[in-house]
Amino acid sequence: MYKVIIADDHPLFRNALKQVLIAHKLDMKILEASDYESTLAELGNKGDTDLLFLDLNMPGNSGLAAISTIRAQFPNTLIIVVSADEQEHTITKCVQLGASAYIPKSVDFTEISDAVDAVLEGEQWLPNDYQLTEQPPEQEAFFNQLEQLTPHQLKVLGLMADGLLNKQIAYELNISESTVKQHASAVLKKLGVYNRTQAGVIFNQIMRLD
Amino acid sequence: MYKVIIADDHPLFRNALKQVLIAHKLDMKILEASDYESTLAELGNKGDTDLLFLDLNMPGNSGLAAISTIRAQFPNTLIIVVSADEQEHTITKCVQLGASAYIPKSVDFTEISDAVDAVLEGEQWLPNDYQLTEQPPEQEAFFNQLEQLTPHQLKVLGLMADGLLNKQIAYELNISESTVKQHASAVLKKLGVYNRTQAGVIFNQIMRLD
DNA sequence: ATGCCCATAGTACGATGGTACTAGTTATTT
DNA sequence: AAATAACTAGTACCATCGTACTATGGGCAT
Repeated sequence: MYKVIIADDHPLFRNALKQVLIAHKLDMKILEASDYESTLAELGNKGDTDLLFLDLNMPGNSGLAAISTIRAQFPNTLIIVVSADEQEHTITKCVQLGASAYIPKSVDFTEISDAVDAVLEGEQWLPNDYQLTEQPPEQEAFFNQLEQLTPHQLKVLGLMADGLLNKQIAYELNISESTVKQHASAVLKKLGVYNRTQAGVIFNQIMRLD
Repeated sequence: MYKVIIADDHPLFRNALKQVLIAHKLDMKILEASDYESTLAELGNKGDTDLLFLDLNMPGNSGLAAISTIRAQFPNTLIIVVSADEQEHTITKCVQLGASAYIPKSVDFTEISDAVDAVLEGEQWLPNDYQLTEQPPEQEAFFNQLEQLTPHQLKVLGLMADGLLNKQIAYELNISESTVKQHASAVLKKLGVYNRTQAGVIFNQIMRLD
């Protein structure tokens, strides 16, 4: 019995996808979420989530960062990115950030079953006509470094990259400024940069949708 | 008698372009540069430069920032961007940063004459099949704010966006740290941001080639 | 000539950043 | 039971940031 979450702000698409999954042979408990916050809440509920269909353009979701955040916080959940965006380098970024599959919204629904099967068997699934874009080596290194960050360090990095002060980050996360500094220092060290400006620039270059 | 500079690191292309210009009816003094530094040096030499053919991928040239820098420092020079990159949003950025024309390297050489004529008459020239991408309004505002910056403020912003300390910027530009701080404060004020991290992120989002 | 903008530089000062250290809690692993 | 890792929080300390103020000189316009 698989626990599956469909996270997409488009009700019609959620329903369509749900029908595809119901028609699929496997037993699934299908849950839905229409924004980023409730997606995280659902992921945190009882029982590991096996499969997450994630729309990149959801309310409250700042682009690709969601993939990293979820991967860090729920390492056992397989992520299938669903998006209207079909630029190759967007797909490449998703994969490198840990997505198991990328389904453009334009694909035929029969293909989605194939994708689910592949992902549940631990494989990757990508559109047929797609070939991986090669990445600049310094970005390659950065993806590895991102995976070294703990969930809280990732959050702090995200807020730093928005230009927030340590004090503001502390308020956002309900922790002390001292704790924020610990996380910030750890982030800079792991990323191999010397200050938060460099960290912010790199983070935004990777996480932004063009 | 027009002063024209061809700035491109590809000697074959420089020659080809030179032939086109020589065949052109107008009298031109044609100079060449193969890297960003010597381009700036040539621009600074005696007499205003009328026309600059600028390759976006030259040694020492950090992408689109060159356009802003040159526009700020030599407002009387018309810029024709020459690039192998043909992504629409790259072209749009170039135009908004003040380029008078954008010539993909793939265009027929006969078209270049047309482009030169149009630009010298104060018009814009763009590839035929190109239509301007609409920009997010916040980027639109940022382009206006960029034009408010003085040449030195622009340089300081560029170095801030690379994560350099004020002290390092001072060393790079051979000015005192106090002066750097004046420029930095002016930049933050003009851009409407509260710290250098925000400035760096915005600057890099605009100036980076994807 | 007067004013205005730009660049320069200095001083001063409070806020913020970043590191180092210690230390307690919780959860997970061995 | 012990070790490890992550999160928390505090203190301390110095570096850096950012602003405000004053001041000088050069270029440019009315």
